[in-house]
Amino acid sequence: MDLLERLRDAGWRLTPQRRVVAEALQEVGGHLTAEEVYLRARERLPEVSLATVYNALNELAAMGQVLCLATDGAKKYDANAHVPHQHLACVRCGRLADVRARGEDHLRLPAKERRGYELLSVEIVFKGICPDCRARGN
Amino acid sequence: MDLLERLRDAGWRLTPQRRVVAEALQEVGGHLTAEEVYLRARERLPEVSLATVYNALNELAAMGQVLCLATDGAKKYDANAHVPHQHLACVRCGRLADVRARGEDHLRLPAKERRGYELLSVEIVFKGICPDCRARGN
DNA sequence: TTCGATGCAAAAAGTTTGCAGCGAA
DNA sequence: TTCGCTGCAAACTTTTTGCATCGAA
Repeated sequence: MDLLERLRDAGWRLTPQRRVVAEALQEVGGHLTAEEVYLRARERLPEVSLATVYNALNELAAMGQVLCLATDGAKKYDANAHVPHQHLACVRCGRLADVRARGEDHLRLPAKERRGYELLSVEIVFKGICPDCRARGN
Repeated sequence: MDLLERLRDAGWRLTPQRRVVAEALQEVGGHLTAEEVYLRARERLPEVSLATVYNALNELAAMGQVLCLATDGAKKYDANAHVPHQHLACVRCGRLADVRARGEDHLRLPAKERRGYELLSVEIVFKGICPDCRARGN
């Protein structure tokens, strides 16, 4: 089931601008900054504005339909929210990759550790140095 | 062993400004934004500048002596880098709490999933709604 | 028809940088 | 004495907001 279908089912008001934002996220599948989403959306609909892209991304993130990752400077948006996965982030250049960890199903926060929070999800980010940064020395 | 000792051992040049930054982080123990560190540092040394606070925080984070958490808008700095722990973040207000999860010692990234990255650490953030935001309705 | 989404531009928020001078080791 | 840290102010990046208008449902 693709992102646009899921959004329609969620009753999200669908405008041409919002459609190209969703399409940009879906077509890449990976992790895009707001700026990157904006550039791709604009290829399809030149009059879309950056503010509208931010509005749409914030709503999608609040709905839980896309993930918002804030590892380094700029936030990145991930359309794969419906497929459980973890991330691998380069501490040098900020590059992100999707991964599947082992043992994540045993990861639990005991009730006494919940501090009254209502739990929604767990985000797991492995940090390291990507092959390119390693090759580039240090 | 406190933060200042660890920094001295690491050969970090210690100036009055850097000292009050480290002291501010240590005295609170929790999670502070750069601005909060700045305000606290300034109570002890009024002429310290925000740029210097950012310089110091960035160096400390790069050294691995403090953790930098970028869950929401502003980055937060955590002096407890030498004690393994996870975080619990409120998706509404951004409040952070330290927690200890169960099963985290079994969490592994299989070699075939490492994509050539050199692994350094794992960051685990539980997301939820804090008691205050729940009380405040929805 | 209605109410929410949009574009634009301006502002806010967060962070980094350049440079001359100062001070920790 | 030296090299790196500092303050200041300005620049930069990222994100949000106000408001009049437009269009999806």
